[in-house]
Amino acid sequence: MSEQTCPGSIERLVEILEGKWTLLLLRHLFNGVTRFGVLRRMLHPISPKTLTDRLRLLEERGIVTRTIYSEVPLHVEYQLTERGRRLEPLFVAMGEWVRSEDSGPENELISTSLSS
Amino acid sequence: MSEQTCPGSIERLVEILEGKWTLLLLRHLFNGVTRFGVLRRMLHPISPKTLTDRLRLLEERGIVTRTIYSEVPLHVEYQLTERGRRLEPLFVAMGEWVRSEDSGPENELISTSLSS
DNA sequence: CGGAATCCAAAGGGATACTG
DNA sequence: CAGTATCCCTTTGGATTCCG
Repeated sequence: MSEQTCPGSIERLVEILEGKWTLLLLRHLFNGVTRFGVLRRMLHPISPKTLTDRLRLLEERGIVTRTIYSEVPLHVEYQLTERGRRLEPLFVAMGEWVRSEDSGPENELISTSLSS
Repeated sequence: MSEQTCPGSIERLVEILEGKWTLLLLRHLFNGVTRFGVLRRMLHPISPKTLTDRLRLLEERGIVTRTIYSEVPLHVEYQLTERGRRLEPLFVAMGEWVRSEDSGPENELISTSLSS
C-alpha cells in the first residue's frame, strides 16, 4: 500500500479503524457493551448488515471475540481481545481531545460539563 | 450520522479522521511535511483529487491551514492548526500500539474462539 | 435474539488530461 | 508546482425480508 518509511506499520491500525461506525462501535465495546442488540440500539440508525460487517472485520483482525450462548433466547457476546484492549490508550486520547474541544481553545474557564 | 447519544461528541472527531488516507496524511503532517507534492509522493498511489479532497476537508474542520506562496515556482504549505496539533497524543498512542504489536504478539496466550 | 441474504443507492476514490 | 475538471468504477453502507 503506502510506503514503508515508517516503523511497524500504521497501515494495519488503519485497516482496523476504518469504516464509518468502527470508532463509535469500539467505544461502546470499551464501555462494556457486549451484545449485538444493545450495540445496535446504541449506534442507532445503523443497519444490521453494517454492524455485522464491522464486527466480523474486527473479529478477523483479532480485536474482538464472538461467543455464542445457545440458550433459548439466543444470545451472543462480543468482547475485546488483549490486542483490542491495547487500543484503549487511543480512545483515552480521543476522549481527551474531545474534552479539550469543549473547554475551548481560548477559553480559560472550567467547563467540566459532559462526560463521555 | 449518528447523533445525540453521547455528549462532547466523539462524532466530530470521527468526521475529522474518516477517509481512506486521513490518518496517514495527518501522520506526515505531524512529521513536518508541508508541501502538496511531497505529501503526494509519500502517500504514493494516492490521486491528486483524493489528496486535495482530504486536505480541503481538514481545512474546513480547522485542522490545517493552507498558505500559498505565489513565487515563481508556485508553492503551497499545509500546516497543522492549534486544534490539529492537539490531536498529537492520538498519534502518539497509535505509534505505541504499533510498537506493542511489533514487540509482543507472542505473549498472547490467546484463545480467540474464532469460528469464521 | 442475532443474524444471513438480497438488492440497491450513493459516496468515495482512482485515472487521466489540462490549467493558473 | 499545485492543483481542477471529468469520467468512471468500486466499495460501503442502508432497507428489507427471512431464517435458525
